[in-house]
Amino acid sequence: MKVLIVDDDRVLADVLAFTMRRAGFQVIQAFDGEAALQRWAEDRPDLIVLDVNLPKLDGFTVCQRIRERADTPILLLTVRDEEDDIVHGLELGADDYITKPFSPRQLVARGHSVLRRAGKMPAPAIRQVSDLALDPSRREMRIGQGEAISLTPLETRLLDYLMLNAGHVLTNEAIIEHVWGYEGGDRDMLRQLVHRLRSKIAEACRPPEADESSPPHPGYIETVPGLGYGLISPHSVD
Amino acid sequence: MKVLIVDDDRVLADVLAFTMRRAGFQVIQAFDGEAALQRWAEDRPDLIVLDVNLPKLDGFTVCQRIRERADTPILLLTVRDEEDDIVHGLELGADDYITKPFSPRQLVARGHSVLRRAGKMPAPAIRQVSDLALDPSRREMRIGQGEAISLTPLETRLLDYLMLNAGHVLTNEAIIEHVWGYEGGDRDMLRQLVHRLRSKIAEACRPPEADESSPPHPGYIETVPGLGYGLISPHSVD
DNA sequence: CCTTTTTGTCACAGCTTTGTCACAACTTAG
DNA sequence: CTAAGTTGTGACAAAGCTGTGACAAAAAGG
Repeated sequence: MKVLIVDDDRVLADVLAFTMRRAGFQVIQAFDGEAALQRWAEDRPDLIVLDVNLPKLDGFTVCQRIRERADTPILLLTVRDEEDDIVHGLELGADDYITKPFSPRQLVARGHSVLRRAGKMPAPAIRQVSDLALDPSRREMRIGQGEAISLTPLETRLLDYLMLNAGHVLTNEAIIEHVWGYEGGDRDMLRQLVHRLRSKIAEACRPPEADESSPPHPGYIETVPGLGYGLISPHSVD
Repeated sequence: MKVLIVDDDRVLADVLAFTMRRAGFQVIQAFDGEAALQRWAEDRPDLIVLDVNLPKLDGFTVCQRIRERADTPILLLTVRDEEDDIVHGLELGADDYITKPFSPRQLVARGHSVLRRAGKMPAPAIRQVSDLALDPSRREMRIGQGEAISLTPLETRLLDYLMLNAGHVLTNEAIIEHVWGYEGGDRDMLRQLVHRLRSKIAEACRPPEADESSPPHPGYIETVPGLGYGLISPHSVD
């Protein structure tokens, strides 16, 4: 399930992107009206979160252009109290709106709501980071078109957290808190879990006809000594 | 620069965490009042973002407990229009507040503001001095478009301090104090560390196709005999 | 209930970081 | 100019961190 986030405010755009990504959407971003139309045409998102104040082509025009050609659900992003914007946008074909400052829960809920009305039941949340896919509800991981690999509950939590924060290094403390929570965990436990998860990722990378003794694929999970771990992928070197 | 995020709403907590991480903070999370106190005691964060409605121990009590023992800056998270909460929290020692729904920019700005008032200048996410870039959250250094070079904790501290004071000579004593702090350090240790850092900078300067025995590039770290060291760059000689 | 899976704990090997020391080269002071 | 002090460099050992495997206990599943 793809969402296109359009906002020229980079900070807000990234936070919106994270919020949707956390909810299981694949996120595409555009930072101006023209790019938005292009990304929409190329990527065919299932949902659009669209700011009205954009450079190059304003959000209303983008909304109108898209609506003329498709019924892609559109959530407008407006500043609080700009009622004229809301009415105008809804008339142009937007499906709903979100005001800034925004509540993450409300954003996700409204996204789901407009998708439901558009007859698109959101698929179960699948986390995707380049070729790595995780289905938390099934506790399965897959790389590209490879076999699905079952994960244990703790492995699932760890991988989910790493994927959600892909590109960042997460401290050991943060990971332990997230994975073990109230029960508490420690460095040894984390190390063992990381080892197990890495083995499963290596297994997922292994072509079915490969020799058992073939060297494991260069890893997705990166260690920063004395600090923690982060998720990279072989394709994120760009 | 560490921030402790305390909120029992997992969605909001994760979005808050992402926002602060994006701004360059190291993030620690707690989901109830007791865990917050524990994390505070163990991890010594520079800043606390604290929801008032928490299980086990409410945010006001947490705020009060921490304030009795330390001057760690505290940002309260409150629901819009709960003015009583705001006043009560400020009286207990909170430094500022953020209302939900929140604006990411405002959160980061208020965080920076209370840190500044507490005399702690926040580090930028990526420190840049001409073509030299340091990402403290990953402990990586890069020159121009070259390969990222991993640094050790002490190397990171030294380079960060030098970059922060680029163009100035820092005395040996000042550097030792900054890098080793309470544990203390000495001239020998500094000399060895400088040597190591210079080697890594030389490595970062080395074109990938260069001969292993090619002479190291003229350095970025300048020695002032009898005084200390400073950061210059090849491009600052003009 | 029994079997299988998951998780925690421990041990050990390998790797990385840091401190200490020695020595050569350079700089400064008399 | 010489002697003393400072700085750069390399080597090595100690300490700490990380990866790995084994096994037992706990949990889950049939």
